Amino acid sequence: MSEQNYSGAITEGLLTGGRTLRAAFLNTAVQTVGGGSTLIRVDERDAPVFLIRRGFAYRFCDLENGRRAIVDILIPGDIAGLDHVLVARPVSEFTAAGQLSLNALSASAVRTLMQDQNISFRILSLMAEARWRIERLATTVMRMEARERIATFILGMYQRLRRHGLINGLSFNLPLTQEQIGDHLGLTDVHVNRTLRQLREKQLVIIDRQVVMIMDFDGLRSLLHGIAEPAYMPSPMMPENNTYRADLAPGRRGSCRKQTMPHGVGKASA
Amino acid sequence: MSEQNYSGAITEGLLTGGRTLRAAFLNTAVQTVGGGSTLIRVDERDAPVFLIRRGFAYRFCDLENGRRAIVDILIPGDIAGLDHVLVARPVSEFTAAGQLSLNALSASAVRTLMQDQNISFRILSLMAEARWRIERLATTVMRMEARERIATFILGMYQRLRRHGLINGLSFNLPLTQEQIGDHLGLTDVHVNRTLRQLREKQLVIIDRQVVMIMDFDGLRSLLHGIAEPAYMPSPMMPENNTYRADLAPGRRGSCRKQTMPHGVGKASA
DNA sequence: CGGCGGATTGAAGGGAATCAATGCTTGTGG
DNA sequence: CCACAAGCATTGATTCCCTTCAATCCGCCG
Repeated sequence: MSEQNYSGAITEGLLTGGRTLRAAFLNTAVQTVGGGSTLIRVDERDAPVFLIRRGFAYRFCDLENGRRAIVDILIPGDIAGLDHVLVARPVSEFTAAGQLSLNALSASAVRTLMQDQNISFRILSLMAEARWRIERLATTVMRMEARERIATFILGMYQRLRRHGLINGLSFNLPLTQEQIGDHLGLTDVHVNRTLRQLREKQLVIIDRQVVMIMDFDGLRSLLHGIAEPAYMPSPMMPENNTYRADLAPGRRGSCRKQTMPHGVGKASA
Repeated sequence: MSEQNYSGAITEGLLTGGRTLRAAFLNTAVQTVGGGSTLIRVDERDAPVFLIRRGFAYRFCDLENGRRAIVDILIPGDIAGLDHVLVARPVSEFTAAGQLSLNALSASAVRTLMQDQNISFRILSLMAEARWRIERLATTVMRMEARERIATFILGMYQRLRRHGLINGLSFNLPLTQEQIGDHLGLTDVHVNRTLRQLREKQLVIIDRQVVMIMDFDGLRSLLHGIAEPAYMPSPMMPENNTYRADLAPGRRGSCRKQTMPHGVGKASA
């Protein structure tokens, strides 16, 4: 997390630019959309830019063979749609995964803000970070197996949520179905399910009904083959007081789904 | 290729910024490095930014399990290392695929240039384009089979080289080994070889000793499942007079490698 | 000529997809 | 209040694409 990983000369500028950019977003009215809503369509002209305040969204690309690839997942504090600040036509769609709160700015408003060089730097660094994310995803999908892909995904999401100040412990909400996880990792929903069972039986991580519980952090990390999280600058896009948290909602109703445990553990303890 | 795909208000600025940026690079001495040279190391501090003038380079990520993923391929006119204009520590390495000519600028020099907002826009658009490339790669690797991945790769490279004004016909040099192609597409070199044979037997494309010959453009395109090339702005990073071409070198020495043709065709015509 | 990197091909094995059926939860309407 | 439907999760059986392992071949170079 050391800021040494940013060019020292502009660390301060990046922070300042981030704060100014956030202020511009917070100056707009908060919108709320329901799960499954499409935020940005591919053929939309002059699509706006969004700051996610609460909830998750994802960007995907549909193929003509009926398959889908989720190429990026956005969490609170992320900005969606920076591509078409310059490119008029969005290259892929955005969809809300669950309910979403957000602030919107027009692309031209963002371009105007970029007259402030600190904001320009900040936006470029956000693009670089998003690019790094998708490069890591491509690497894992290209060269790792299902178990390792899921471990990389879970730990990456964990670290990202932490960096945004959204969680403290080892559990968090992940409002994605197994099918969406598969679309993000290049797997079928069936195989995601089987692999999650493996990880559960190995006591590495439990994902039950969109709740992730990391049981063995180091065990998961050992599946990553050295794929590291670069120490990016803490996101300044979230308010200092962590109003919007992704921690486990208190008093989650309903009991745990019946699930296979390592040889007889579940039965023995019952 | 319509500029309608860029926000009209800044089309001119993007072109101007590109020209200014190119001029700054061309103002430096041309360097030449041999094939296999490492341009940027991961732990290098203040790595420079390169404009590729001649030859190909690629960026890769090595995993601890011995596997490698090539996440981007750079062609003449591309700029390598824009990430660490802001992030001090590069996130992956650059290597020359074959001999390479290039101009270098320090990261701080590029930051200074970014005081010109047109250059800022241009660099952001280059980042967006690189991000789009890796997103398309991730999509194909996630959701397409070997034959389709290779078709997407070949056509994408073809269109990119054309956009840079480096080729006119349907043949071009591709200075990558089959192993490198596999590392880029998430396949083994063995399977790349087999798949290339398939494509050759179907008369779609012939790749022999780093020379690509597209035999059936539409046939290849039908393998893409709708993955399209967004109409990005023509690269202004190459001189108007196409000094550096990637067309087939005239008078290529040596005969064609013996290769399997569709059922008996080779033998019949021999 | 021998060595070497890259390309080629065969045989065997494995990981994931596909096909198909069932169970669990939640929300809806009678 | 319960039946019912829809969406999601779970699991088994089978198939297939790709990997792995291994051997050979080709062209190039010292």
